[in-house]
Amino acid sequence: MFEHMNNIPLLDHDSKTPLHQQAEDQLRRLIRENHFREGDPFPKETDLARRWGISRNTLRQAIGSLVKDGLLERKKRAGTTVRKKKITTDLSSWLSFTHEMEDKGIPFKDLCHTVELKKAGKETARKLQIPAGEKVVTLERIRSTGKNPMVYFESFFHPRIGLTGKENYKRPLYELLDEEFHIIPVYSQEEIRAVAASEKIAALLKITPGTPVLERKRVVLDAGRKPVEYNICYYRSDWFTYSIEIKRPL
Amino acid sequence: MFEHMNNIPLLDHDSKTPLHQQAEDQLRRLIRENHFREGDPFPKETDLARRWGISRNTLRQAIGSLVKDGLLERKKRAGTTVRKKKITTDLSSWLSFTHEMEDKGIPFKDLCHTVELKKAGKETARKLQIPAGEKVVTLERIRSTGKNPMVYFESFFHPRIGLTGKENYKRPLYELLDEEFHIIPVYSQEEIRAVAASEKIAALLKITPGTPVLERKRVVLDAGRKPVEYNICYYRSDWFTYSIEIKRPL
DNA sequence: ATTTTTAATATGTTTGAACATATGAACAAT
DNA sequence: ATTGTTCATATGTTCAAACATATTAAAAAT
Repeated sequence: MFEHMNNIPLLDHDSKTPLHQQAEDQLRRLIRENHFREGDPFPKETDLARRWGISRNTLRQAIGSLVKDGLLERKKRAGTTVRKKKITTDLSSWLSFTHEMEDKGIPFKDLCHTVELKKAGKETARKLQIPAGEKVVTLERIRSTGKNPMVYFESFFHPRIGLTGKENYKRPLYELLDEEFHIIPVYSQEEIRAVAASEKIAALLKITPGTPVLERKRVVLDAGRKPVEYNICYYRSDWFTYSIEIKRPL
Repeated sequence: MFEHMNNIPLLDHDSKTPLHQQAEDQLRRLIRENHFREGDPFPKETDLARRWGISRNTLRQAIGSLVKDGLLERKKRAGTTVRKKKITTDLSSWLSFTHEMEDKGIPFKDLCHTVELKKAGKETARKLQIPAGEKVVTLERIRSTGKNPMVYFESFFHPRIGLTGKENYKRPLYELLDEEFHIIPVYSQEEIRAVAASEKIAALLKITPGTPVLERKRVVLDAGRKPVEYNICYYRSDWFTYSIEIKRPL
């Protein structure tokens, strides 16, 4: 696409934001907007550095960050390319309810599914680290196996991602975020409690109020520990066990 | 600890592995082995670079990587410090209830504490991958904050570890396993449900039967995925929230 | 005593330059 | 045809040097 890469936007050398940051942002955008066919070679470091009027070192700082985030791949002689194999497969057993259920061979479907633009409440704002009242794309879902509702959840997405609310939320969520927005979740901070089902939750899950349900609140972060999603989730515990495997890092 | 940091090992300038890589490895090791008290300042970049005979740039490359991985924190004037909140990295706050509570500044004590040699039940045997009926060291505990029981749990230890039942189980468990038996837990497979407190559990936790409690069953595995411990655990959810941070495996 | 100013300092940014290294491709030898 | 050699090239490593910037702590002014 950028055979003559005169189309690549320039950087603002007078801006207060560092050049390597600008370069990184630009590259992220270019990749996100699919200006590089995946697997396609990037412009050479020397060329791109010259184009942007920055040193090769500075550019490498930017590229290095994207490589660490798994967006790019570098090969010695071959050059730098956009990573083909998305991480989505990895995510399956990690964050995705869809894959989680599929792995267990349990068919399920959405009983209810709404996407809205809501003002962030206090808790949501705090968890996403945004001002309270800011509009966030909110996804609400009830999922079931057979005809029994199994889980109710509400997700709030950080504005910086750029979700419009018009995306196809039927597909696995983290596949969407990865492929369309190049957002790759890395951390998940989870708070889990057993609570008695409130009137509202009980109605949604078609159980009697007071029944124990599993409440999970989680904040999903990217590699830079920037919040991606805040998610509140109630599982019917009579049908569902929350299973995770944790590996000690290092 | 490293007031005169002549104790920090040098780098091998003749090695084929890049210096920034060596530096990164060294730093990882030093952090892992707790040579820096958490929150403690790192040596200054200039000093450490001089000590290792590398340029500040090269050192920064190494540090930058650790920062991206969330092990270090950098502040402009203040210097670089080891991240305090290391839920994922630190073993203590990873599996240990003791440290978990201490980190939150909540004092607690054992209300009840028994160690026995029991025959493994069917479930326990399956999880520990041993024949049912084999004798296993079993630890039973009720722990509380103030006078309210908070958690009841039962732990079964794999026979190969060689526990006699006479060890000092008052100290943090994984400290004991590590130091005395060189068992290092690496994986934790957890199954979490919300259940209504049974008569037995309710009595132990001094709550009314039927109250929602958090049930966690977990199998702890070592690096070779051999079972170390099977643990069943009931938390009073009105007092306790189960918090974890999960990091995506590479 | 409190606020303001100033200076010191550790990290942050950026450059240009030099050399190392892996690898694909062209070429040569078997 | 297969193997080996050479060469060009894009990324990889490392350095020294300079200046920017945020923040703490000391000094000065109120």
